[in-house]
Amino acid sequence: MSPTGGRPRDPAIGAAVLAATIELLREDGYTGFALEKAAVRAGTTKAAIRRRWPVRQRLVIDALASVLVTPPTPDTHCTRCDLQQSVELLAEALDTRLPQGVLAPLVAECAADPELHRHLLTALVEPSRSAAEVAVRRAVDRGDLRPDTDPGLVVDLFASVVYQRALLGTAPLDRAAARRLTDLLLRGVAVDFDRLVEISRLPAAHRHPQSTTRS
Amino acid sequence: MSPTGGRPRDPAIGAAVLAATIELLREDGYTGFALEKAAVRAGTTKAAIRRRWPVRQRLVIDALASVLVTPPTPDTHCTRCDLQQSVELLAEALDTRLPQGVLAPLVAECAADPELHRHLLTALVEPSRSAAEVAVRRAVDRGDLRPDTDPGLVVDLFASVVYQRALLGTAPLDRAAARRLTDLLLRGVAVDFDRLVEISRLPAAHRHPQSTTRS
Amino acid sequence: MSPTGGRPRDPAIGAAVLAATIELLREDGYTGFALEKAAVRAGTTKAAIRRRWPVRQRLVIDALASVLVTPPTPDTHCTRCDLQQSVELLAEALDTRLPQGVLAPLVAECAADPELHRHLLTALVEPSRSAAEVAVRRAVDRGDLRPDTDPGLVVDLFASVVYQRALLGTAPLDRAAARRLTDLLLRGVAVDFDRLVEISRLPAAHRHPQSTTRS
Amino acid sequence: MSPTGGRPRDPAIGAAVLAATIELLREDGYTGFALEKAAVRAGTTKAAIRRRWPVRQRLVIDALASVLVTPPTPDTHCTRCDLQQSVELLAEALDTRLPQGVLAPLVAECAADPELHRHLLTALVEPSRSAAEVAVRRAVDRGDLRPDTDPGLVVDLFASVVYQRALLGTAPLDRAAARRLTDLLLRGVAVDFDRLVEISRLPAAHRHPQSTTRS
DNA sequence: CCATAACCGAGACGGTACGTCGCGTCTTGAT
DNA sequence: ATCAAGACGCGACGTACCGTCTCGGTTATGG
Repeated sequence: MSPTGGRPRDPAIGAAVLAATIELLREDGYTGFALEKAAVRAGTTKAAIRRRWPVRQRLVIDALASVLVTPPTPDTHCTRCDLQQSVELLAEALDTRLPQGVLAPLVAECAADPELHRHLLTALVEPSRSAAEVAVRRAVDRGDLRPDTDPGLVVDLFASVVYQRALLGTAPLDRAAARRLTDLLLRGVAVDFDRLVEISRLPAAHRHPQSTTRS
Repeated sequence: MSPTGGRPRDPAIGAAVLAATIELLREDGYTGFALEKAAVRAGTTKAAIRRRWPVRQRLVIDALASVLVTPPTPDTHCTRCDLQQSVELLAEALDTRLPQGVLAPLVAECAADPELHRHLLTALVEPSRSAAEVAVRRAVDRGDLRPDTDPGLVVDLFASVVYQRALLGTAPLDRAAARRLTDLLLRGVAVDFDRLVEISRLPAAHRHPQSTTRS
Repeated sequence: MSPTGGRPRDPAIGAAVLAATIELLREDGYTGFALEKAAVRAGTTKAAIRRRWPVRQRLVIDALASVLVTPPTPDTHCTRCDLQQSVELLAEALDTRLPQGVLAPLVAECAADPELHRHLLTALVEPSRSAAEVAVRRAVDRGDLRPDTDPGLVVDLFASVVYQRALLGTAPLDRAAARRLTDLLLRGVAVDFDRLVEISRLPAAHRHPQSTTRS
Repeated sequence: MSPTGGRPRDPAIGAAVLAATIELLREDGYTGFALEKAAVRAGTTKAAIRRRWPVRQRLVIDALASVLVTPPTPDTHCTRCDLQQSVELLAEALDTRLPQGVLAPLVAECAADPELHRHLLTALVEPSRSAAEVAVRRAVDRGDLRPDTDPGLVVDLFASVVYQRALLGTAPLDRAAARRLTDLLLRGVAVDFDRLVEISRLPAAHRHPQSTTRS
């Protein structure tokens, strides 16, 4: 697998290319990103880049991964605070550290190739979720969240809201929005959940508009 | 603004181009989409297309809008069912009707131009959300959801989870997943929400691991 | 065949490209010739060149043809002079007007494609031969050369000697060499041609070393 | 000059490279010939080839020389036959043994470097001419050709016509063509050579169209 | 009624990036 | 010192779209 003979690769080149890639993504966006520019900026050539990343998407993924580090959510013994901060950290990682408008087209392009898609998930998505997932799991263990809580689903909700906000360009999740989101997930929106479940099990004919209001 | 004299546009061309665009997006994805191919497929020329859509992104937006119709969620007098179905309909619209992997890069490219971005939101995003928003608002009016519920936030959660699932290629939100999502939002995950709020208002020093477990 | 619609080609571009091609061939030789350099020098782009000459060899052929003009050999009523001058004019055309070392690789590359090869012959070779062929034919008509003379063969000899000199880099056929060549062809080298023919018809056994010297 | 110590060169490599070079030239032509392919075909590496032939043209020259052997023209005591056969042998050597369309671009590329050019002449051109030159000289000695005959010039004519035929793709000099060429050179084309010389020495004014026909 | 004006088809124009390939050089580790 | 292996900077290749433009011809309405 690993080449026995031959001139070894210059490790400086790989690093320079990653750095140049990030810079260019930040300047020109994803579609404006050109391999040739990256080569020039990194002081090397297209061929040298292709040797390391035969597929351009891999290069972009690795470049993003090199700047996307999500610090672990600190344990404050306050579930509400922990979860709020998890959302904020996630939002900060995606909105601030990553170049704008890169993740979306990248993911779309990777959708076709399964291997590429897997690499993207493991290199970019999973790490950014893990901090939040740890916090949720901690809250469950602490007894603050119901024992049947699916941490993955909760983090999905955190992550996807953050993602969509960034994607659709609405205001980037501030502290107040993070609180509203967290509280909504903690508390739920139903006035009486059990009653709603009960109704949903009735045959359709027995449901009446007024019946939903408890007598 | 509108031309007074001159030869009127052939209305068939516009429709043919939209249809060809959808086909090509489905076949080649967003980056593989070429204006010239669309012209050939529609039996016309680049120039004729450009006269109608000077900016390519507008063409793609309009083409997507022409196939993205979200039917209104029917009122079954069962809030739980209604919300579930809203999620499912949303998922179905985004996953099935739209070509895969087109929306994401499109949004990313539109992010720069505010006008383009606004058009995209109003032409694509808003319509697909409105059905769900109506259902949520109905449930609030019915008294099933707490009166302080923010319908927009709830729909955001529905929409973003649908979007992320579709985008990241996780399983495309089947019926069971829709139920789990709905129930989670209705019921919340906290064992005792008020207590968590209380704790979060204490100074950090007074929080202890054991204190979160109610005596 | 001829395009009915469309923006007409800028004729200046074609001319500029031919001129640039000649210049570059003169500077860098055939193998050093690059389409991209020609585009830059002509103030245009590769694509514009390819529209006119999809095959690079065609471009080179046409460029050479644009500078290779062999003036008709003037009639001096002196066969010996005419032929000498034909050779000299031919040599001058090939050695002086054409860039050095271009014709040879060009011909070699065209050998594979019959159509290309035909174009090369008609565009470059035939014109340069015709002047000499006219002169030879005139000499036959005048009665100075034997009536059974094959003008094509004679011109072949002229042309090929000129070509080989240019090719192999031996001194470029000066006036004296042209005279020697012409006289050799006019006079022949045999002491007694008829006798040599006679001998060649004998059975091999009857030929003796001494027998060739006339008694 | 010659290395004293170190690992000795594997003599098999040189031979394998020459053979591979000939094969590839025959398959891909001169411009299609790539050093890397030759290395692979010969079961070795570029570096090993470069050690032996630092300049690629040298490799091609040596490869061609390894297959270009012109057997001596046998002495049949028939000048006409000998010369004919010289031409045929020459044609056969150049047309059959050498890969097509290689010599021309090679010569063109070598034209720049004098040393390279000299090597090419001595390694390829001279040997193929020598057999014919011996035959011509023999005919002079035998008294069949005029004593003032320049053997080099005669061979030049033979060789160049062969070369041009092969190069320009006209029929590859069959037996009949060889005879016509030989006879033309032996006999000349002038009806009365001495008279043509006489005329050429007159002032231009004294030449008249009718004067060339002897009364 | 016919001129104006916008349409349509066709296609050339200058750009720019793509991915591939070969060059000639250099750097390893091992024989 | 040679060998196999392969990275390196360089630069040209041919392909494909982009967005713009220039045509000749067509089709409506408004002076």
